[in-house]
Amino acid sequence: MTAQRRVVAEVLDGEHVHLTADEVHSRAVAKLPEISRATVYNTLGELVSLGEVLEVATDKRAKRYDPNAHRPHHHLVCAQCGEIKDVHPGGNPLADLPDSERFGFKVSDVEVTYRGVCPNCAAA
Amino acid sequence: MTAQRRVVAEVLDGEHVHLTADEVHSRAVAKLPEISRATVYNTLGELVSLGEVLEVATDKRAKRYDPNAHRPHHHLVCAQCGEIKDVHPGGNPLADLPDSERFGFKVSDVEVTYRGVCPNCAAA
DNA sequence: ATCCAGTATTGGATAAAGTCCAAGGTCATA
DNA sequence: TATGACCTTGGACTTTATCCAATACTGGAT
Ligand SMILES: [Mn+2]
Ligand SMILES: [Mn+2]
Ligand SMILES: [Zn+2]
Ligand SMILES: [Zn+2]
Repeated sequence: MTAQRRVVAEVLDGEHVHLTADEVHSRAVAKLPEISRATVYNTLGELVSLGEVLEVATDKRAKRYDPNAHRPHHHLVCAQCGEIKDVHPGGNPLADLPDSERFGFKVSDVEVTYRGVCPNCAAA
Repeated sequence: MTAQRRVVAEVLDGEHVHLTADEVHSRAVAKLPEISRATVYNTLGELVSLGEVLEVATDKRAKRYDPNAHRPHHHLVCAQCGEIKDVHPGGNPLADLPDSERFGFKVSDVEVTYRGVCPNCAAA
C-alpha cells in the first residue's frame, strides 16, 4: 500500500460515487500533487481486478469507477447533467428473459440503466 | 439521398446488426471504395438524429449502431466474443423501480443488458 | 442542357480516453 | 549498504470520434 494507492482509494470513498479516471486523477492530485495518470489507471485496473471497484458505462464516453461493489445494484442516470444514482429495483430481470429469447446463451448477469431527468435539471 | 448514404443504409440492414462505425466503414468501402470515414460518421449521426438507428454501448469501447429502432428491445451480449442479440424480455422493468428509489427523477426509459456466453464460445 | 446555390463528401488535423513502456524510485530484507 | 521486487512516472502510442476547409456533387430553375 503506497501513498498513491491510498489516495485513489480515498477519492473513491462514498455513496453514489461514479467518477471517470480523469476525475479520479484530478481529485487525487489535490491530495498528492505528483500522482501520475498512469498510476491512477493502474490502480483503478487493480481495484477492478480485485472486485473492489466496478467499471460502469452509463454514458458513451469515459468509463466510470464505482466503489459500491459490495451490494449488487443498478443505475439511474440524468440524461441532461449525467448525475448517477445507485438504485435497487424490485423484481428479477434475469427471470424475465424467457428461454426462447436466450439464443442458447448461458446467461449469468444483467445490468439495468434507468434514464430520466434529475430534480435539479427539471427545475432549470 | 446520395450513393454514400445508400451504402451506409444497406450495410445497416438486417437483424441483430450492431456494428461499430469502423465496421460500417469497412463494409461500406467494399461496396463503394472511396467512401470516407467522415461521411460514415456523418451519416450515422444523421440516422441517429432521425431515430432510424440507435446507438448502443454494450461494450466499453466503440459505440455500436443498431438499425432495429422500430420496436423497443434489449440486448444479450456474449462476454467472450461480443456477439449481440436483440431480446424482448417479459415484464416491465420501469414498474420495478419504486418511488423510494427514484431520487425525485422523472424516469422515462430503461435499458437492460443481459450478459452470458454464446453457444459457440461455450463449445470452445 | 446548363448554371448555380446549397448540400454532401473528403482527407487531414485535432481531441479525448486509454494503454504501454523504459527508466528510475522506494522499500524491506539480508 | 547492497539487492531485488515492486511501484511510479512521463511520454509515446493507439483507438475512437469530431472538426474543418477545400472540393465535388445534386437537383431545381432557366
Ligand atoms: Mn453504482
Ligand atoms: Mn439491438
Ligand atoms: Zn440532471
Ligand atoms: Zn461468444
